[in-house]
Amino acid sequence: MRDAVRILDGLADPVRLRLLRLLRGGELCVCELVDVLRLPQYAISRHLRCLRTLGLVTARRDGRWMHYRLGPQATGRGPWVELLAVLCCHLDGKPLARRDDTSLGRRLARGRVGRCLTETVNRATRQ
Amino acid sequence: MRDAVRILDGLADPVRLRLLRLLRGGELCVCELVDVLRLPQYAISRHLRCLRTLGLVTARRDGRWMHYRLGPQATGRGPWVELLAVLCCHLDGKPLARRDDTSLGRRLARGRVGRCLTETVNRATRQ
DNA sequence: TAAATACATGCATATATCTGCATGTAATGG
DNA sequence: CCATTACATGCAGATATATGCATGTATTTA
Repeated sequence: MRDAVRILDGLADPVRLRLLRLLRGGELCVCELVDVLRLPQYAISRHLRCLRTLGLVTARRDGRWMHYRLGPQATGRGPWVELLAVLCCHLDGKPLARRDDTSLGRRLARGRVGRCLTETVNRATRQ
Repeated sequence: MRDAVRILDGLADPVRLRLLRLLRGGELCVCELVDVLRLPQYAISRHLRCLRTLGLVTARRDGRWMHYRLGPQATGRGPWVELLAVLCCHLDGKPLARRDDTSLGRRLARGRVGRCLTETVNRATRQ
């Protein structure tokens, strides 16, 4: 019961939903997610931490990059996998989701693990 | 997106999950739910209100009783129906859910729409 | 019509969560 | 080394949500 509530509460956030949806396409690093969601880096980091404590994502360090991917609770056969499938199936049609997808496509086309310039984005979002 | 977040946030509460699970068995009035969950009447009322604004339950007045049942968002074919199915399938095995079920069974066996004595329960939960 | 029952809600307080800022750490590169 | 890049987090203020108490309304019953 508590676990269900914790998972649901973790999913009850637009940023975290968008993050999970993007990660369904495969591993991504924080700066890529910052670029796609156009939110301050610290916000992304925090939401990822939230998802990580729930086991919905896991992180892998690679030099100065942290690559996030779907975690044990979001892969395989558990109830939260099904739940996420239903959710994403519902979200895939929404405008924001589509924008995220194309935005990610552009970002990945610009080269994987290129210059992220997180600070620039941070400054940009401040205005 | 917003709608998904609102639904998820509405579901992210143990009391509301228990309420929805119980209502899957059919229409119930507030005093029955109070008896089963053993929580103050005002708490049940408030949680039901929350679920009602989300369309997850609807209410029907019958004399001084309010009968609640699953609402449009929780019946038929929408994504939240599937979501709820996954959730309840996960919860059905849990001890608390089982206790709720047997507790409801006893309550219904004691006669439908009998004396509810909500105030007595209220006073009891205060101590 | 007065009491009792079923249910809802206003209000104040407590508690949690978000948000932004700054700064911290760690790794890389000049 | 020193600067830069990538990422994480402590802190404070704002915002939202829960909780408990009291009381409100509506309906029925004595």
